[in-house]
Formats: sequence, C-alpha cells, structure tokens
Amino acid sequence: MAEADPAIMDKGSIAAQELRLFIERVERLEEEKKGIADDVKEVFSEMKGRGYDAKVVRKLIAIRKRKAGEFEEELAILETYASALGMQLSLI
Amino acid sequence: MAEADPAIMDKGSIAAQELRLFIERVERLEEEKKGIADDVKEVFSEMKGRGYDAKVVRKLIAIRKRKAGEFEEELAILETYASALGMQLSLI
Amino acid sequence: MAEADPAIMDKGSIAAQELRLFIERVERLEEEKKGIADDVKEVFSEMKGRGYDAKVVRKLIAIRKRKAGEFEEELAILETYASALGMQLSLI
Amino acid sequence: MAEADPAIMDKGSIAAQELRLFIERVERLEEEKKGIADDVKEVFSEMKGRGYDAKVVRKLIAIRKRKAGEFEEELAILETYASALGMQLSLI
DNA sequence: ACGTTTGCGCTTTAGC
DNA sequence: GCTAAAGCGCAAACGT
Repeated sequence: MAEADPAIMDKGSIAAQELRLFIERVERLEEEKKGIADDVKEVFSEMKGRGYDAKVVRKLIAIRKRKAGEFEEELAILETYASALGMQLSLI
Repeated sequence: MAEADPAIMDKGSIAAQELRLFIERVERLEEEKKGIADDVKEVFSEMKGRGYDAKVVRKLIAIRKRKAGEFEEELAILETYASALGMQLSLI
Repeated sequence: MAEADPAIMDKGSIAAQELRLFIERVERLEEEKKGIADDVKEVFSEMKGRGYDAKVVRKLIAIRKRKAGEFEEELAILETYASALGMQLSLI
Repeated sequence: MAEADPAIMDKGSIAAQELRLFIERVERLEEEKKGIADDVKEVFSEMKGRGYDAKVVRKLIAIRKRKAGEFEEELAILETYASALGMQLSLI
C-alpha cells in the first residue's frame, strides 16, 4: 500500500492515485453517514426506554418533514378511496 | 450432475442426496414466491395505468390487513403526540 | 362480504368495484405468498426432524444464491466498463 | 423555537417538552445525514469534472464494499459450521 | 425534462 | 422479547 514518490510516477499512476483519493473520500463520507444512522437508532432506543411508541414518533417526524397540508391531503384521498369501498376509517 | 444408482452409494452419498433434495425444494419455493411478488407489481402497474394512486391503495391494503380498530388507535396516539407538540393535524 | 348487483350501481360504485377487484387480486396474491413462506418453514421443520442443522442449511442456500448471482453481476460490471470505453459487447 | 420556562408547565407539557427534544435530536441527525449525502454528490460532480465516469466509479466502490463484507461473511459461515460441530472457535 | 432503472434505507418478519 | 435478515418502498441517478 506504500506509494512511490509521485514525482517519479508515470501519468497513469498519477491518475490512479487521484481516483483512489476520490474513492476514499466517498467511502469516508459513507462511513460517517452510517455512523449518524446508528446514532438515530440509539435515540429511538432511548425513547423506547422512556415509554414512547417509536413507530408513532417516526410517523410524526415524517409528517413534520412534509410540507404543510400534504398529510391532510393524503388522508383526504385515503378517505375517498375508503368510502368508495364502504370502509369506515372513523377518524376520531 | 447425473447420480449413480443409490443402491450402490455409501451412506454419506445418500445423506448428501437427501440434503440436496431438501435444498432444491426450498429453492423452488423461493422462486415461486418471487414470481408472485412480481405478479403483485404487475397488478400495481395496471392500477397505475387505470389512474389509481398506487401509494394510497397500498396504504388502504395495509389498513385492511390490520385487525379492526388498530388503525384508528394509531391515529389516536398520533393525535395525542401531535397535540402535545402543538401540531394541528386537522383530520378533515 | 355480499355485493350488490353492479348493474344497478352508479358510476362511482363501478369505480369502487374496480378498485375492490384490484385490491382483492393483490390480497389474494399476498395470501399465496404467505402460504409458500409457510411451506418453506415446513420443509425446514422436516429437515430438523431428519437431524439437519437448519442454520447451516440456510447458510448453504444463501451461498448458492450468491454464487448464482455473481456471474450476472460480473457481466454487469463488464458491460459498465465496456460502455464507458465506447465498446459494443455484441460478442457476449 | 423559543420555549416557555419548563418549571411553570404542567406535567403533560413537561412530557411534551421531552418528546419535542427527542424529535429535534432525530431531526438534527437526519439533517447531518443529508448534508453528508450532499457532500458525496459534490465529490461525484468533482470527479465528473475531472473526466471520470461516475457510473464506473460507483461500481468500483460497490465492489470494494462487497469485497470488504465478504471476509466477515466467510467468518460467519465458518462460525456457523463450527458451532454446528460443537467446536469453539477461540482460535480466531 | 421525463421515464426507466438501480441502489439505499426502512419496515416487517422470522428465528432464537 | 430481542436480534438478525429479508422484502419492500422510495429516491436519486442515468439515459432518452
């Protein structure tokens, strides 16, 4: 894995080195991303330990993430379909 | 792949043959399962072509799958959490 | 579950009927899929009864599956490289 | 974003505050994750600007990832076999 | 710009 | 009940 002095490398090796650096940057970033994903899991574990319903909280976060009104719109469509099928969703 | 007459096989070969049959049964079943999953995708494509909102229909099927009242219960919890946060879900 | 005569339904009901049929097709397929999954479990139960270690056999099946996929994956990589070089892989 | 003094909140509001903090922690982490994903995109843009074929490089990275995972997978298989034989792999 | 296709993350399910 | 794996849905990315 030790690299020779770039000054004495031919053009192909320099390109190879450049490519390797790009790849390593990407791989490093992907690792960081995974680490954060694990942190999220930890937070949910903690919430669960505090008695919260993780599933519901996930939904809540998803709703917050969407632009306002989109959730209500989707519920409305869902209700339309449901009533067409004679289902009663009895929304509270 | 051609097998010799089992009658002249030793005990190990018979066991190997038996194991192979078990494995092939499982693999065959897994293939069938995949085929059906593809069929489901086709049905959704067809629905989409007929103008239905596939996402909503998936949700509807998920709701039907749950035992009665579970959906409403989840919505209730969701509302509880949301109102605790001062969010208005305004369920039409 | 008894349905009214579609002939006397209005347009909305006809659409509802169509939606219902789509949904039932999906639900039927999902049931089949579940049935096959149960068959797989039965096979493993039978194997256990015959003295096999289910975990090991699962590993074996997973290995066979991966090996099977590796060839086409190699082809995909080859194609990617080739197209990057502007080659036509008609020789495959 | 300014919060009232928790000390003068009733019990329900205190729980709401706790929930809010959990949610904000998750949302903060998700933002970080998104930021890193954007960084990855930037790296690929830069690579493209340097004349690299992004698709090929993605394949290379995927291959490296798989290769890295294969060793530990082999270990897992070895462990499975060993435990099936009642061996202790303390020698690993 | 749009539609198709692949890869990634989440949800759910199965095994222990 | 928890952990691990598979199936699924979503979203970004590529080609048209």
